[in-house]
Amino acid sequence: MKDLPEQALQEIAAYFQVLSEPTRLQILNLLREHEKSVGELAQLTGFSLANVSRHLAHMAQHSIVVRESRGTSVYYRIADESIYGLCDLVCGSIAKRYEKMAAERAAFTATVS
Amino acid sequence: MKDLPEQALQEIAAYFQVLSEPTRLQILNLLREHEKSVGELAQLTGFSLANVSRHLAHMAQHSIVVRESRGTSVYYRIADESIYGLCDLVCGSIAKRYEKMAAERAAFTATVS
DNA sequence: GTTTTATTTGCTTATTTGCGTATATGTGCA
DNA sequence: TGCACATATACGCAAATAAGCAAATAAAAC
Repeated sequence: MKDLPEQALQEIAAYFQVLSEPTRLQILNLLREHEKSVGELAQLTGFSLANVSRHLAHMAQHSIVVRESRGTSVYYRIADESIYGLCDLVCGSIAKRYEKMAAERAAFTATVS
Repeated sequence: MKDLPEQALQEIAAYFQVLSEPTRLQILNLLREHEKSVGELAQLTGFSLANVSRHLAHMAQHSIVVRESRGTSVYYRIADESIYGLCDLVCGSIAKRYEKMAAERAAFTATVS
């Protein structure tokens, strides 16, 4: 884990890149409980079918979701629950940043008054 | 954590976006132990000064690194160690994917032979 | 087989992003 | 003040990316 080869860095970066889109995160969020079809997801998010389909394909390519064609529909589900752990960590970092900002502002207003 | 507002999704996505670049990941990796100056990082990575500076500024803006101007140099260090936890999680996911691929290939060759 | 429904893909456009180059800012020191 | 060194920023270009629209494919029902 110390001296990561170039290829490993690229893979990790690519993985993060998949998660760097609000649309995709929203889709992932909707997949927390059950699997859902492309159409359901499009309707729930308000995005176009084509758009949602592409995002799902993108995520499936990185094994973040799993595709299963069943009957006349295609259902996607989370491939690895640990994704939500990632998101939680990030949320924590962002929250920490906000706390720090709030504290600084409080210190500032205290100085001024 | 269920019904995330649009703005939260955008912030999380932006955070992941910062981590979605091999160059930035490499810089982060070099900051594991000590803080380092922009010049040191440029030399260690082989990237141009301007480039490294830009990436560091980008990461500082998201509180992933902390900037400290000291003397004639500027030193950057990790703001939050939990970043490496994120990377480890991603590495785990990627490793899992490889394992699965290897298993599938083994099953396939077994079927053929 | 044809029709219907669900999903995917090609093509185009607008936006974003990373990098190189050149220039600016800033800091310490003679 | 003026010089030298370390960083940061502005501008322009090329590549990547996301979304809209229309056409293509796949599968089930008739």
